[in-house]
This record gives sequence, structure tokens and C-alpha cells, in this order.
Amino acid sequence: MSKKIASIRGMNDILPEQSALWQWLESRVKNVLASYGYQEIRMPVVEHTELFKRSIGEVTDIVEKEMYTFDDRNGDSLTLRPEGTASCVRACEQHGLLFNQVQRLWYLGPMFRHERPQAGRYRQFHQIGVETFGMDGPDIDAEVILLTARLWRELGLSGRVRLELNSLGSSEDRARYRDALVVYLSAHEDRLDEDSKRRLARNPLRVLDAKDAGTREVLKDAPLLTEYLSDDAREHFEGLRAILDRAGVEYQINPALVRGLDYYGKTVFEWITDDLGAQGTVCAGGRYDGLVEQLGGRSTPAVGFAMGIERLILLLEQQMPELPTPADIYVVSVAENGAEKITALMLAESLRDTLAGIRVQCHCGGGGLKAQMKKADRSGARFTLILGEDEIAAKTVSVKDMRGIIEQQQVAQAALADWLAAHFVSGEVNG
RNA sequence: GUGGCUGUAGCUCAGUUGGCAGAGCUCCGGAUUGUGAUUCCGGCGGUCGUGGGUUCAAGCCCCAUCAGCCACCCCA
Repeated sequence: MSKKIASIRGMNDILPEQSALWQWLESRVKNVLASYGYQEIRMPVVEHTELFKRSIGEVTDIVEKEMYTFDDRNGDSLTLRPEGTASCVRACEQHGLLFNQVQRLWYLGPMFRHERPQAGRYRQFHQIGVETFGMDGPDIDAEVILLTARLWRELGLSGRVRLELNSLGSSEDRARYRDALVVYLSAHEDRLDEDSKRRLARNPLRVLDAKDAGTREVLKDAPLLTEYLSDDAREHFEGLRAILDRAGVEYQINPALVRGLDYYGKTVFEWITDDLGAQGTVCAGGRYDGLVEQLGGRSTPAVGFAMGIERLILLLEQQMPELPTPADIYVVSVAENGAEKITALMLAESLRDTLAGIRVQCHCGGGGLKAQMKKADRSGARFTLILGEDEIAAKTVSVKDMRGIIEQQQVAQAALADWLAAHFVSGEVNG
């Protein structure tokens, strides 16, 4: 026997048993997005490496050590997308979707980061992302957050996630603050833990959420980001808070909330759960007014977020919503071939023609009636249709209610669709 | 990239101080002819993650490697 080939580390198959939940999640999310008038955009999974370097930031971990980058046959450096925002901006810009107009978009798909796999973190993972363009007021920030709040209600996760909020100010505000912070922290560098020293050099704002006690002590007297906010940024943030308060969305201001990607400014937010171990962030986003220009377009305000589908699935698995089984009707016939089998297949076909939305599974392959009944049971079907010699001769079919509520009976084949429709539609059966 | 724990049947796991590889579930078949989820009986199924080493003998001890889980880093 030759050696078996396994999937790539951190890149998982989603098996039928799980895909039902994925589909349930995706359809609910899509409904909510549609209810806000958002439209889908689909981008390629591979882009020029340069796109991510310019958007995410050269010195971020993502770009420095987590990207799947390779040379195309013509020598171009290509990268499997580590996130969707850059691609989305590129696509919109490339097709003129941003000039003098407003866009509300969403996408769904796999992202790739070469990290060590862990609960809720994989090398190929899936995000549902939302990006809006052309709106600079706090109203759109609020809309996007209200949308996510509705999502949690729709998924039954409201009680398990909390919202954290912060404002990073404009990019100039942030730059001034960063300088002040670096000056302060450098003066106390000897009291910082190793991680924070490294961050100080690479991404100073991230020192803010250090866990080390000594570092926290130093941070007590550090300059505050809020003191560096421009009036514009401050008003924007207060405007957003006013809307959220009015809408009854609860949140916590977290001054240490600093998104890892370089392009964020002003509003940043995260939805966090405590039920997933170390990977608590389930949805994160914010405003990135500078990114479009940074990628060569005209200055365009933008707000967006992304949520990790695997993490949401992990949460949902803990509370399993009732999921549909594969079939509503299972068709069984006593002979593996011959008249019964042909009639069974034809009957199933005609039911699919007539009964829209009803799922009919026809038994194929061998097995006695007993075995076939067992399969019928496993399929979750409400009714099993039995075709044997007697039924063929009489042009009928025996209909068995697998829940035993309706007595088994013979129904004329010609009247079968109506019989089933009546029982499914009447509401006495919920398929 | 760093550290800790774990890899035995399709799945969940047991396996004594090294001495011929086990259970439950699933699957398949049977318990009077054409009727499922319960019950009873039987059967299929493993080079013990992989590669080396120690030993008369390795699932068990040693080394390496791969994978999974958990945490750090980072992030959805």
C-alpha cells in the first residue's frame, strides 16, 4: 500500500457533519447583511505580495513571518491572502467602485496565515468580512456595529460576546501619541518585560496591553491616547457612542485596544467571548480612512470588520442549534433492480418535480428491506415510501410515517404527491 | 518561531514491573416470508503516527520526525 497523503497542517476539511452548521451560520449572516442592503463581492485568493505589504504594514508579524508567499512562473511574488480588506480595496479601486460613490460590501472566504495552529486558529481559516466606503461620519461606524449586534442575536450568541471600543484618533494623532509613548517608555525601558521591549521597537502601541506586572506599573504614568485625540476624532467618537447608547448597545471603552493592522484609525472595536480559551476575539474591525489613498486611490473614508467563522462555529457547537437531516422522504424498494427499482427512481424524480424544496433520497445499492429501513431512519426522513411487488402491481406505494403518528397506508402513485404535499404543507409535519 | 501534554480499529478509549493486541460505539449479517431508532447473537476491522535504537522479546524504554491539543507571540 502506498503512503497516504494527509492535509496540510492547520488546513482542515469541513466534513458533512460540520458543513450543515456552516451553512446554517452562513445563511443567517447573509440574511442579516441583505437586510442592511449590503452586497457581496468576491475576490481572488491570491494577490501580488506588494498589496499586503503596503496595506497591512511591512513590520507587522503577518507580513514578516506569516504570509504564504511564493514566486509565480514568471517571477512575480504572489501571496495567499492573509485577510480580505486589502483585496477588497484593490478590487474596488481597480473597477472604479469608489469614485464619488458609497459602497456597502461583504465577502466570505478562506484566508491564510502561517501560524502555529491552536484552538480557534488555523492556517487556512475563514472570514466573513464587511467593508464600507465613502462615508466619514460616526453614523456608518454605528451602523456596522449595530449590524454585528443583530448578527449575534440572529445566531443566538448575544449573551456570550461583549463589545470593546476605542478610538485611535487620526493617523496624525496616532503618530504624535506614538512618539510621546516611545519617549516615555524608552526612559523606563529597564523596567519593561522582554516582550514589551521588543514591541517598543516594532509596534509601540501594543505595549499598552502588556500583561507583565512591572510593565503595567510603568504604564500607569504613561501618556494617554485620549489626550492626543484631535477635536475631530473626539467628536467622531462621541458621536458614535451617542448612537450606540441610544440603540442600547452595551460596550466597554478599552484604551488598550489597539488593532494589529497598521491601517486602522479613529474607531476600532472587537467582539470578544470568554468561552474560547485564548482566542477570544470573534469579530474585529474599525475605520481605515487612509488605506485607499495608501494603495494609490483618492482619499476615501472606510469602515469595516471581519469575523472568524471557525471561532463562531466553535461557539455554536457548544449550543448546537437543531440542524436539518439530509432527507425528508426516503424511497425504498425490495429488489435491487427490475421493475421496483425503476419505479422507485422514477417516483422520486416526479416527487422532486412536484414538491419544491422537499428532499427526496432514493435507496441505491443492495440490502434487504430491513437494512433499507435502517438507512431510511438514519436519513432523518419523516416518511418512507415502500415499493414492493404488491405496490407495483396495484400502482400504489406504502407510506410509512417514521414517527408513527400517521398509520401506515397505501396511497395510489398518482395521488402520492398531493398526499405528501398535504401532510408537509399543513404544518402537522415540519420537514 | 518558543514551551507543555498527547498519537493503539472508521470514532471514543483501555492495555499491569517490556512476554502472542482489547472494549464500547459505528458498519455488515442473523433472531419465521416485505418494515427503522430498543433488545439478543454473530462477523468485518489494527505493521499500536512514522523512522531509527536498546533487548532473546517493545504498544510500553531511548532518539529523531510528523500530526493533534493547550499556552506564549500574534491575530479572526
